[in-house]
Amino acid sequence: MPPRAPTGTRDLLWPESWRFEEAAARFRALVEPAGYGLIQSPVFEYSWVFRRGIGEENDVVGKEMYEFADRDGQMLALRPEGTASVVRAYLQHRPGLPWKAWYLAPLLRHERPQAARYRQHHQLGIEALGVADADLDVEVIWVAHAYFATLGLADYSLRIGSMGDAACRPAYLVDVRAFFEAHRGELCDEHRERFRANPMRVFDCKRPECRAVTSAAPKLVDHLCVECAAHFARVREGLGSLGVAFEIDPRLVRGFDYYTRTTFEFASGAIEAAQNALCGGGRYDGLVEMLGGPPTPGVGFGMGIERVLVACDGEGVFRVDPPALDAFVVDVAGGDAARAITARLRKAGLASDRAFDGRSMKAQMKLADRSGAAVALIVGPAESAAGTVLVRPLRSGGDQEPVPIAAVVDAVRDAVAGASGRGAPGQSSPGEGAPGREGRR
RNA sequence: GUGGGCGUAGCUCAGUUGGUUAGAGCGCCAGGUUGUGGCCCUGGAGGUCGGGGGUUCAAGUCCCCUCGCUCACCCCA
Repeated sequence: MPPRAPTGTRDLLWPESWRFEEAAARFRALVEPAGYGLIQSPVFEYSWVFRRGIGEENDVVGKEMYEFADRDGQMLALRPEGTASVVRAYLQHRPGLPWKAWYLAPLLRHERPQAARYRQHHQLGIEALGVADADLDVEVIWVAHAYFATLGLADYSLRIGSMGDAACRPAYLVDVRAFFEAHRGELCDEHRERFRANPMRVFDCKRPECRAVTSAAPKLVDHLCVECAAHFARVREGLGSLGVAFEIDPRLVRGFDYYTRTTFEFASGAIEAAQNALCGGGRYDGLVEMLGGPPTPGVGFGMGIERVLVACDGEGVFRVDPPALDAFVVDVAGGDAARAITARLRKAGLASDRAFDGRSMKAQMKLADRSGAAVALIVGPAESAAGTVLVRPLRSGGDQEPVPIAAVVDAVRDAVAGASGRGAPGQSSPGEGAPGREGRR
């Protein structure tokens, strides 16, 4: 048996890896001009950073976190989610507020893998600290929405809710607990006792018993304090004014303890698998304090790149291919020319590759063809003696022509310009792959 | 952590009631084309049939265990 990547992880090979990077590049192109700066933080933290932020009761901390003592006995954990790390970095460096950051980070959780779920996945995210204004909630949600639009996604829905805050949630929790207590017998086996620890979980349960009970239960969105209700209203108005469609979901319960007020989730309708959440986020006005800082509001989201790409496949959009090579050098006259010419082309900024090992011309031409290059540059004994190169178009009709070595760069540029007149490589073109679909090897 | 499905060449898969040297297509390499790719033709390389144990004269085919993949639950992106 050949070696394998660990369970739940995978290798992304070219050209899929290019598409992944391109998706990230588009996110960056959207978010940086909106005032978000990239933050790179470590893939592991002291365990308490996540334990305090996410909550000990949560499965992500309780049974999914990769946690270990290092050689010095420090308890460390591989990052299972993005927000806590960013907030820890904020507290360490204290950049001026408001602080808006974006990230692309691998996240690790020891889950049982299934369709669109991995032990290592990657999230694009933004976090904004120091602003309580509901308009920032709107901006954050809008960013995710706008990003989907740049990819061409259309089949998705946005649900929003509110978790209240310290002023209204505790009183509400007393009410629901009492309600569930009264209807305890009607809850499913799992939640008959568990509702005491975390009553909000019951709203998330998919079993019909629980759903029947929760549909009649008091809803947090109906019991918000004046401030939270006003905040929630303003978020709804803001989204409406930007034309972002949403629905209010009183059952929307985000799993992490740090959420307050606004919560939201985007789900795709184009993912066949059970896991169709593309992006989840919300406001976390208490998190900075939980990690030992001063009261500081925050909002953000995390978006799973793998799932976004599955959604793109489902909708048949964002079908991008890496740019093809410009030239491939075929040398059957010893190899000196191949070395010199590829160097010359690359110095001039032309994408080029060549064959090695002194293979036959037929073999080299095959490689040239597979490389997707616009032209093959052929050097045989005759060309070598004459100081010329045969420029042979590969993707379009046209005859091959001898060109003096000094003019090779210009000749390739001309050939490439002629060949790419009908749509440059790397563009999104639904239904049809760009030239060079096979990619480089 | 729980449950279902599946593991035969690099890839996608055949393989009859267990029966001789395990096949195909694609891909790869070489030749047909003594200097030219994509099409076609010919040939070649490549397999501990996931691994271990058992039943049997005989196991890719049956039984057990194990590992892995996959889908779903829990939870999450």
